[in-house]
This record gives sequence, C-alpha cells and structure tokens, in this order.
Amino acid sequence: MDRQQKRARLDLGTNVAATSAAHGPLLAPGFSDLIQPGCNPFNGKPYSRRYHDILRGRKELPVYGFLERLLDAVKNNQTVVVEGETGSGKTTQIPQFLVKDYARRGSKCVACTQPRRVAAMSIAQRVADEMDVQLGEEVGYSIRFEDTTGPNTLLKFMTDGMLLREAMSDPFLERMSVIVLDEAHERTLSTDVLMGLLKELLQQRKDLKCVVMSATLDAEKFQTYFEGAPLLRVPGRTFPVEIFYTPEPERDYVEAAVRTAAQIHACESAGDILVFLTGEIEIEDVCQRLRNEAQKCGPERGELVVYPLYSSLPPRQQKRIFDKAPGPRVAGGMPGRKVVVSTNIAETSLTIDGIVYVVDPGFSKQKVYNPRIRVESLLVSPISRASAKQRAGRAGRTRPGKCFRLYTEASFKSELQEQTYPEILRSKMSNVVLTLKKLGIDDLVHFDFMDPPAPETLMRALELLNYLGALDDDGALTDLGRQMAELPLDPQLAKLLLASPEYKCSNEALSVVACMSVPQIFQRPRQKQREADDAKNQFAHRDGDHPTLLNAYHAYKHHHSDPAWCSENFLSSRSLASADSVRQQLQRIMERLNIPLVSTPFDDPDYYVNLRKCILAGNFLQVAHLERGGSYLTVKDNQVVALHPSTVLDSKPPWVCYEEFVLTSRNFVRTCTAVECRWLCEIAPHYYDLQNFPKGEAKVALERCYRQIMAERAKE
DNA sequence: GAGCACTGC
Repeated sequence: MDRQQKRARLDLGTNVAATSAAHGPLLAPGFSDLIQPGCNPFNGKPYSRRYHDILRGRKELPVYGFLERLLDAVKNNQTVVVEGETGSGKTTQIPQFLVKDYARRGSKCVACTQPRRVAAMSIAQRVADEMDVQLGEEVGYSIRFEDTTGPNTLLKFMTDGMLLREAMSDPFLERMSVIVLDEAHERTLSTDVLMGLLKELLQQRKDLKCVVMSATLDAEKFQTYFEGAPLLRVPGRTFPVEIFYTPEPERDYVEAAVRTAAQIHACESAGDILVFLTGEIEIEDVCQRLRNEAQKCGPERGELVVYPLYSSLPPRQQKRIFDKAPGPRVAGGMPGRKVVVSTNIAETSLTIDGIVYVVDPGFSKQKVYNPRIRVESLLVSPISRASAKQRAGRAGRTRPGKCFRLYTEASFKSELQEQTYPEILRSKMSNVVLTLKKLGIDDLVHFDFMDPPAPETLMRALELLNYLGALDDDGALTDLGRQMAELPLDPQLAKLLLASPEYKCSNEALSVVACMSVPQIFQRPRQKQREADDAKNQFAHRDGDHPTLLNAYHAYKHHHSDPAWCSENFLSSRSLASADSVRQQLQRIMERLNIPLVSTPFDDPDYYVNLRKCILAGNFLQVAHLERGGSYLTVKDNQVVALHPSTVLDSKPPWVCYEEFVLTSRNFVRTCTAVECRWLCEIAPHYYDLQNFPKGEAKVALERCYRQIMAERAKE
C-alpha cells in the first residue's frame, strides 16, 4: 500500500466512528429545497404511509450512519471500496443514496451490478419500495430476457454479465455516472472483466465514479487494485456462530455428515439444520440415510423432515425447503425440525431462514481448466477459509447458531487456502477474449486483470478464435468475429449459427443451439431410468445426439409446449421453455445481423446431413476418431475418450463431433454426432491440414480421404 | 453403460 492510500484509509477511519454514532440527514444539502416538503423528490408525489414505515427500519441498518461519509469519499475519489458484511444494508442503501447526487432524469443513472438475476430483480423491487416509486420507472432492473428500465430510470440494477454486454454497444457507458459493483468478492468472470474495463474507462472518463462493494476479508485487495481508493468499513449485523471442529480428520466425510446431523437432531435444542455436500447423488444418498437415522429417535425428539437441494431439482421441490418444520409429536415433546442437504447453492444463491446448525464437511465441486488438453472439468476439492466462513454464517441469520466443521482446526488454519481461486483462473478464456476484442482491447497480455489468467490459457483462446475465423493471424477481430461477439454463446456455437445459411439449416441450427444452451432437456430420475431411456428413444436419430435434440424440440413445439406432455415423456419443460426464450433471442440477433433464416425441406434426404455438416462447421475442433483398438482418440490432443453412455449412437462411427469433454470416472465425450472424414477435409481444411497433424490412425485416414478428393477432382 | 457445483449473456 502506498502512502497516499494509507492516508486515505486513515482519514476515513478516524471519522467513521463519529458519523456512525449520529445519524446524518438523508437528503444531500440543497436537494430538499427543490421539492415540496413531504413530497418524494424522485417523482414529486406525496409519500405513502408505507414509505415512513420502511424508513424507520432503514434507519436501524448499520450502513445508515455511514452514508454521508460515503458520499464525501465518492465526491473526492473516482473509486471507493466498501467492505460490509451480511446485514449491513449496503446493497439496498448505498445505490439509492448515490442517486440524489449522481443521477439526472433522462441523462445519467446509477447502475448496480449483481452476480445473479434473482438478486437484481428482488433488490430492485425492494429499493423501489423504499424510494416509494413504481418499479420500472425511477428504479428498474435489466437482466437477460427482461429489461424494466426506461427513460425515467435513475437507478438500474443489473447482472454483471448484462453490464458487460451493454458496454459492447456503449463502450464509454455514457448513460452512467456511477457504477456500483456489488458482491465483488465473489469474483465472477464478468465482475473481473468489468473491473479491468472500468479501471481503463476511469482514466478516460474523469466524471465516472465507481463503488466496489465486497464482503470482508479481501477488500484490501480491491483497494490495492484500484490504486488510492479509500476503504470504507461497514459493520454487519448477524448473530454469533459457535464453531466446532473434529479432533481428528474424518476419513469419510459423507458418513461423518450423516452422523453429525443425526447427533444434532438427537441432542441439540430446537432449530433447523443445513448440511453442505458436493452433488446430487451424494445428497440423495445422505437424505435417505438421514430418514433412516431419524426413525431411531424416540417420539419425544419430534419429527425430522429431510429436504435435498440442488439446482437441477424441479422448482416445486426446491421451494419445499422453505416449509416450516413440524410441531412436537407428543405433548411437551420437542418440536420437529428440518434438515436441508444442499450443494453450494445454499452458500450464496439461496438463503434459508431459521437455520441454526450448519454441518460443513469442507468440500465442494469446483470447475478447473486444463489448457493443455483444453478441458474444463468439475473436481471435488477442499473449500477455502472464506467459503467456510460464509457457510458458518448461514447458521446465524435469525439467532445465535452452531457450525460443525468436519475437519480439524489445524487443517482449517494451515491447509485451506484463504480465498477460492477466482473463476477467471479456472475457466477457458475464449469467450472473454472475444468480448474484450469486441470492446476494443487489443493488447490482452497487458490488460490489467486483477488476477491475470495463465498465458497458456490466453494462447489457447486466441488459437481457437483464429481457427474459427474470428481473429485474423495478427489477432485482430474479423467481420465474422464481430458478428460472433454479438451472440451470447460460446464462440463455437456462435460460429455454427453464423455458418448455418451455408448449410441451409439456420432454423434447425437455432433450435439445436438453443437446446444446448440450457440445462439438460432429457430427464432421468433414479427410480425410472428405464422408462426415461425409452422415452428418449422416441426422439433418437441414428446419426447422433444433435439431431435427437432437434427432434425432441420439434415434438415439444408440436405438443404446444405442454408441461404435462413433457413430464410424461421425461423432458424438462423448464429447460425447454428457456430454450424457447434463448431461441427467440438468438433469432432476433440473427435477423439484426441480416443472416438469412433458411431451411432444407424436411423430406429432402439432406435435411439431417446439412445440419450435421453445420454442427461440424462450429465444432470441428471437437472431433474424435475411432482407433483400431475400439476406443476413440480426440483429434490433435490425442486424449483417449469413450462416447458418453447417454448417447443415442448405438454403433461406433469412425468419426464423431462432440459438444463437450467430461472428466468423471473416465474421459467421456458428450452430445455426439457422427460426421464423415470428407466433411472434415471440406469444412475445415485449415485445421485438418496434414502438415500440422500428429502421426496416427486419424492422419492416415485423412491422407486417404484427401487423395480420394484429389483423384475425383482430376477426373472432372 | 453413467452422472451434471454454481452463475451469466
């Protein structure tokens, strides 16, 4: 920390105590003169009774006494870092407080980003209520598929990804006077890119202000990154949580989790339990075991209701976690309690009130990226100390709680890393690179990322974009690349769509791409796997999973998107409905880009062939060749893979083009479609170039194919 | 012949 920063922090630090004691005036000086007394300055209407009710509660928030101080800091600095824990009220109070000085109707607004859609929506509603205005007028939100903002908007809540997209059409963010980045400590890919972008933009737009809000722990890292930014610390308001560690390391964390939850139910006083685990299968297993354990308790302990929680659970079952725990079973007995067994979804995305006990085995599934073989995969890994603290905090939202960590205190202190690696260090960069190029950032190597991705990861992204034709050999964005960046898709899928008119299948490509951009549309409940497989076979196309997706989507439309029909046929109507929204959005963008929307007639023998060629036009880097031994080798990377058992392909075609590489018990390729060697030579000769092709059976087959093509051409 | 942590555009 340099001297200037240190001084800035001290200045704030000394004054903070004084202002927190005395609640300063809410309106900025001079502002209240402009309006009728008792009227809402934002819309000139008299305040409702509810406004005053809510205001009383707002004045109790820890952040309330800091607001004037914050305004001072923002006035005197371009960037301010705010550190505030859960319950401080920073998310709702700070953005609306800035509106008074920094937003002007019809010209400038305050924007506040959130990592999640639900948060953007619900916070916007809450703040609109607090400001006593109609949601969609002075306060609105903007998320994918929904924009409630308009010409009167003074305060706009949006997802971080949405702001990034807006920056593409408005690189100087000219409509905005203050950008508030909330939940910056989560370090989502979009927030990290935005921070780098804002750091540059702040140099160019001296009138732009930026407030970076983070939970405790690493606010100083943000302060260092935004050189000279003052740090404002706001206390939180939560209840104490007592932490317990195991004296010895646990060999089997699943077993330990069951035992601990059962013990809490048997011995501890009333209050609900939250157990963190890593995935669906583990969770369903533990739920079953807990139901069995609960039977062993006497009736005086009350009933134990067990709920699983993970994102692919149908919404109706997800909502059950909010049901109240049952009362006592016998007069004078203990009330019942609920135990929620959850993935990380309960760590940040979903808050369950009434949790008093947390069981934390210390693991979660985390994305990792291996640039060498270009594979993103999920790995069960130890969580960070920050994550452990967040989990424990879930026990103290309504009253004092207890957290049982299923690891030793020594390993908490010495083995867990302080922070989870930010997503940008664990992801492929192809999409980020395309976005940055589109935003006019040419020199990616010197772009000021808070945590720069590995050079090899960036190289892989540049290479991929070059092969796809999005970047030329000098790394400059091509016309195709500019169009690809407009589509909210991975570059391969964007390329596939843009190539679709060439293969006379734009409408079909749109449907397939939409289905691939949503969670799995085929459902396979554990109890009914056979029935589900039979249902899927109705849609199966012998040449692969992509045509099968198209068939299922068509059947869905043919049955008028009927949810009952979906569930009879083991299709997720939730996924298909969102595929429909995605498809509409993509179609609108294609129309705007003047990409012709064409189809091959369904009775044409080339209907599916054209689609398969088009799939290959986007996915030609994801191809595997069947080797003599019977296993597949991925092209160029030479990874041994097997077709994922979910594939509809029942024979093993010599060449398959796949959507993703999944690393679980073995290496699998998922969503596979048979392609022909010839197509590789015709569609992607620059990639299937014999000069740069590793020796092996695939190369031999390609050589044979090229010779054949030459011979045919000679004959013509 | 087997899983898919969580977001977001």
